[in-house]
Amino acid sequence: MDRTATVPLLAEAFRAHGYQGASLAVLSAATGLGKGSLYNFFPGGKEEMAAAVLAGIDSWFETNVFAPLRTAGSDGTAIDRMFDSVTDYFRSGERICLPGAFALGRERDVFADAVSGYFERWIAALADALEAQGIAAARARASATDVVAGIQGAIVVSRALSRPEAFVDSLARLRAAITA
Amino acid sequence: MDRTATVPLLAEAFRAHGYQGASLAVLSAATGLGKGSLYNFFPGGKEEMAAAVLAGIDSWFETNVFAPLRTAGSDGTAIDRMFDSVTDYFRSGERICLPGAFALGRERDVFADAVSGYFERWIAALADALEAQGIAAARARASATDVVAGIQGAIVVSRALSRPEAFVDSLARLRAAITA
DNA sequence: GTCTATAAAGCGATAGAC
DNA sequence: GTCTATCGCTTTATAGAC
Repeated sequence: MDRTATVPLLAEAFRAHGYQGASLAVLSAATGLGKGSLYNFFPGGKEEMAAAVLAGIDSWFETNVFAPLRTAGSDGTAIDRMFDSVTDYFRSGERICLPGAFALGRERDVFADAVSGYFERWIAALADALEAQGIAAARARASATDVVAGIQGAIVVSRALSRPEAFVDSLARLRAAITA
Repeated sequence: MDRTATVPLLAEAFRAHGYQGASLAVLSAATGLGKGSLYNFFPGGKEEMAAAVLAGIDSWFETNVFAPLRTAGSDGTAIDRMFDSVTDYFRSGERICLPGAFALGRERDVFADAVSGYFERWIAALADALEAQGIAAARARASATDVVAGIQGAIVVSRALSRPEAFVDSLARLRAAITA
């Protein structure tokens, strides 16, 4: 087991337990590694593990979501693919958005650049794709913000109601509204 | 100091630190009461404190938001007042929604009824107000869900970007969209 | 009703054997 | 690179004085 292989396992543990709830005992069980091994990979401890997880999430979104949006054409296929990717990624709202969850707590201040950068680049990339469809810059930015916020809110509400379909339904309406 | 007076102080502590981050030391400092006094009011400890806080939040929304929406007329003033109340309550996105934050973590399962009930009644009340404007039931429910989710997402995004104006701007657009 | 003292358990982190 | 043992601290919760 090398360091990079542990990151997705740590990510699921942080998503399931939250930053504070993911104790070293939990992280140890999630990876199958002793505490000593984890500290060998991450000398900075839990904070370095969470930073690596956020970087991994950012990298995935950069490749699969942000970059395709930035190079989008004038048809809406890039935005359509974003909705498909995101619906998959969040597993119909059962999997939370870690940068979003961190934004609501103290973690926001500790991981400020990672959290703000993730949302800033998501919104900017989606705004680019909307501009490529001929929408004016200011309106594109506003709509992009509303869609990203709508996705985050859909995770919250669908989880609160324990109704994963609510996430899928909300994303379908966001998609219809933005492609109209 | 009596039990009811501690609840708003505990609420701010839970909002600022999260459920797990709000240790008894934090809650003691927030209320100015020793641990012994807190256990005197809340024999069930931290979990009973959080339950009381959620009940207090629910009660405030029931009075100030849900009930007015249910008895709304055919003009949009009740919905307008909801947006005013909510913008104030969340302090332009600097104050988080505790039921929303709980929905993203393990707390959702511990406080399942309080969390789901809060969102269920908010959505149902807003849907009632939309139906009073002549909107069909299914569409009213969908729009109400989108507005409530949009508010939750606006809190997440505005906090992530550390831009409180983003919350106010998002709510203004949600208001314009729903009253159109 | 409020406090201090304390118990028992869990925490993050480190040391050192292998 | 992985482990176990352990340190020092904080946690929740209780006991008991006032």
